[in-house]
Amino acid sequence: MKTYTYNHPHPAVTTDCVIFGFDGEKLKILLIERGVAPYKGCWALPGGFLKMEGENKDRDALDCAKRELQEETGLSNVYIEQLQAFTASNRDPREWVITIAHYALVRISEVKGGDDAARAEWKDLDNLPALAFDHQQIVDFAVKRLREKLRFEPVGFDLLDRKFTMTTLQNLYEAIMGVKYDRRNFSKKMLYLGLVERLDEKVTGAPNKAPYLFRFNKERYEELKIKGVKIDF
Amino acid sequence: MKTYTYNHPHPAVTTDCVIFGFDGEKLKILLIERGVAPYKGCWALPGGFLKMEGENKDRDALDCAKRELQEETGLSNVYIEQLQAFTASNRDPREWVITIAHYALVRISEVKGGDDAARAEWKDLDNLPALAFDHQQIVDFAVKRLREKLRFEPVGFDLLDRKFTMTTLQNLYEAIMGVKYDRRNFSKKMLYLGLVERLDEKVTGAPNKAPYLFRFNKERYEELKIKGVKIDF
DNA sequence: TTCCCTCTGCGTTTTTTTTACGCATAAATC
DNA sequence: GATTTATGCGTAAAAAAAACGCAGAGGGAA
Repeated sequence: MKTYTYNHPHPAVTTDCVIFGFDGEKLKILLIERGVAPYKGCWALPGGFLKMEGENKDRDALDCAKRELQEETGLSNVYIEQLQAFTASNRDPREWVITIAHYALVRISEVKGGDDAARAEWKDLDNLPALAFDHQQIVDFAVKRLREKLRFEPVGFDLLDRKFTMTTLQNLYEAIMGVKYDRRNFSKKMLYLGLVERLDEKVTGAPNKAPYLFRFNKERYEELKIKGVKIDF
Repeated sequence: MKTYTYNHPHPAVTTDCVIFGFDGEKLKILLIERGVAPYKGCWALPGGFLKMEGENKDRDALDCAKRELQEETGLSNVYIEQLQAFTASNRDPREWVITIAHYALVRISEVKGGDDAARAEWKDLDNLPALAFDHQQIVDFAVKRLREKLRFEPVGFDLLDRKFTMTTLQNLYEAIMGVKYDRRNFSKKMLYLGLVERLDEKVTGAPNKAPYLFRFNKERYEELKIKGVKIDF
């Protein structure tokens, strides 16, 4: 068996990814049921070791996280960003394993089971099973970061389908921020900022007035981002 | 020579720290002139390898960064936080070296030369020398983070002396955010929020009306932080 | 001393943004 | 056709932000 020798001790390095999705009502994350020790049978974030050699080795941690994400969801062009490293020396019982945590925003509807789909499952964020390692801590951190991000960027771009109702968008905001907004003021602000534009389509089927569909205005969003506007409630 | 052997390749791991200081006018960071290759003679962020063994080995990356900070500034109870990991496989010519970047806020007046002070120097943030490795990128990232932080927390707590004038506080805000505020509105808001309180002391010496001194109200600050108030302009 | 320059402290007014809430209406159910 | 439910559009009050006026202290210069 090939071995690798250094003059100083080196920690192992993995990446993990908190993959957020939204089903129209609740915020969810994609978890994997571990098939091997440690924490066998526990649910865990998708992740794996940094690939430092071989044909398609990783050039950096983001590369590695994207590879894991692709394997698990089949998606390759999604929003993904590094959270931070989790480095406690005892976080893995085997050896000192540093993990570089990331988070991604995906459309649940676009996710197809990955290479080993059988063990991947969307779980409600507000009702997670016990997680392996320090993954609960990572998830908490990711939620905190997502909330901060939402104050400056409409993350709905990446979590919602192209067309959506105003109520769905508001549900998303409320699910992420954990608070309630006034329906009329929410709509007014979204429209006023120009972030969403109304389509001439409506959704029927529900026992109420048929709501319009909306879509994001990417140009307007880029414009606001440069100006540094806060998209805040 | 002792060696360390693994079944998979492991990257080396360091921590680096962007140490911010404020001299009343400009934002500064503490840099070290490198005495050894690579980048010998270049300026670099204080940092070093994760200590994985020995008597006082690090328990995590933060531990390591604090140790470096203490060595360089003599300070041990300062604000320090992880930024994120920088992981490009080619960022160090020697081998794959991941660095976990941190940033710290210190009072320049409290910093005494560290163990190897001769090579440490405060540099104006807006006029940095060429930096080693990807350290310029790390600094840029740290500034970005500091700006975000300032929107929700009065970082002056950690960067200013206990007593300061309103103008000094405003200078700090302007130095960090890179914009100008109206003097009267700035003061009004700070006082209105209750974050600072006026003392009965004034500063004489300058050819103008003697300004009052102020100090932070820590209790009020904690109160606002829990309520999630944005301290924003 | 007196004039002058600078920056401070304490205002006011205007504009913009946020918050609170009223009400008629369309779609489905009974 | 009546009822229920959530939608679309609107207004008024409250709060926050932005713009700006002005007298005054403290030192320097004539």
